[in-house]
Amino acid sequence: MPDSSLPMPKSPTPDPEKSESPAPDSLMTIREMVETYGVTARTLRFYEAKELLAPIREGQKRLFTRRDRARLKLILQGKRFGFSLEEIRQLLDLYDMGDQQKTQLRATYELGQRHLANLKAKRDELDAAIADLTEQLEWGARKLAELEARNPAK
Amino acid sequence: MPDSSLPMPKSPTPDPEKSESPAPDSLMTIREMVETYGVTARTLRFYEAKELLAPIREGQKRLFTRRDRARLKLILQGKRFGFSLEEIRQLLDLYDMGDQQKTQLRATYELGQRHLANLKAKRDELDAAIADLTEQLEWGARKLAELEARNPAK
DNA sequence: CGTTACCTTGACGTAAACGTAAGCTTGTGG
DNA sequence: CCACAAGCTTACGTTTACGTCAAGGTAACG
Repeated sequence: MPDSSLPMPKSPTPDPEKSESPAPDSLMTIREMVETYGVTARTLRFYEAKELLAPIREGQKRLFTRRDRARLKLILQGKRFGFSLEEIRQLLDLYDMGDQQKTQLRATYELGQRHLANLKAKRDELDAAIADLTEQLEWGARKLAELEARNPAK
Repeated sequence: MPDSSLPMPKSPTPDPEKSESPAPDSLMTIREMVETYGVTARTLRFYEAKELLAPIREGQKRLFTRRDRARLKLILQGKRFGFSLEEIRQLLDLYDMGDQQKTQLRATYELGQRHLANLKAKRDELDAAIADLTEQLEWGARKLAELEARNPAK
């Protein structure tokens, strides 16, 4: 599978080997990942098995690249919005492609459009829910004040 | 594009008045619920078992009240945002209380506040995600145009 | 050289959220 | 009266997303 770098205009120069001082943190061990992102090692291995992440191997150990980290962030974000890992995988493929064929690109583009519409619909719903809850809480506040007046708190 | 207009009761009892039923369609059978909300009967029974719904019983059968329907809508909405049924149950309790004791009210009020903050945070995140994806898609559009210009295929 | 500390790959366990199949009740119509 | 549709309960199956051992590799430390 031909790798494709992210289209992001990355500024920092990738500093490969650098003795063994404080890592240029371009590569992270599983433990560092765990601590940085608050997930378990099991989770990271699971995501790799599901092909959501693709850490490189140094011998037997995994080393997570900056690309893995970007993807992990998107995964965690997606999960907070109720997307399944499978759905997230689709999204990742979108964020990812840098040099696909036109047809592929167009297909992915349209997938992205649908996802965007999805997200916007979700936001509208969320706005409505926020409005509802706010109203509900205002009602609660009034009721509280009422009770407070009628029966002065201890 | 779910939902259509009010589905006609296909049962052969279009009797406008029947005995002592002063309710219009304030009560719905499980089948009507299924058709109205696009959930399965199993799901409705499951939600009842989990105490998210509390349909009344006519003999053995369930009859869902307008309260049940309001709650179901909130449940489905909550699910779309990745809340667990248990979390949703908490939320329902909030939307629900009409005459609790002061202490209870205050506690619930604060729970509501936290949920509201939660929702707002979620919205911010969602806004950011939308911005990202939009940008990504714009990049895709440019890339498409580029390919189109360079190789004006079919 | 042994111990410790991580890391690895299975493999099985689990909680959530239903699906599905079996078998019992009930009302309604031909 | 009997069949049949609709509901009901009970209970086991399924999928998703990991948790939790078990058994073993490897590198560094003392």
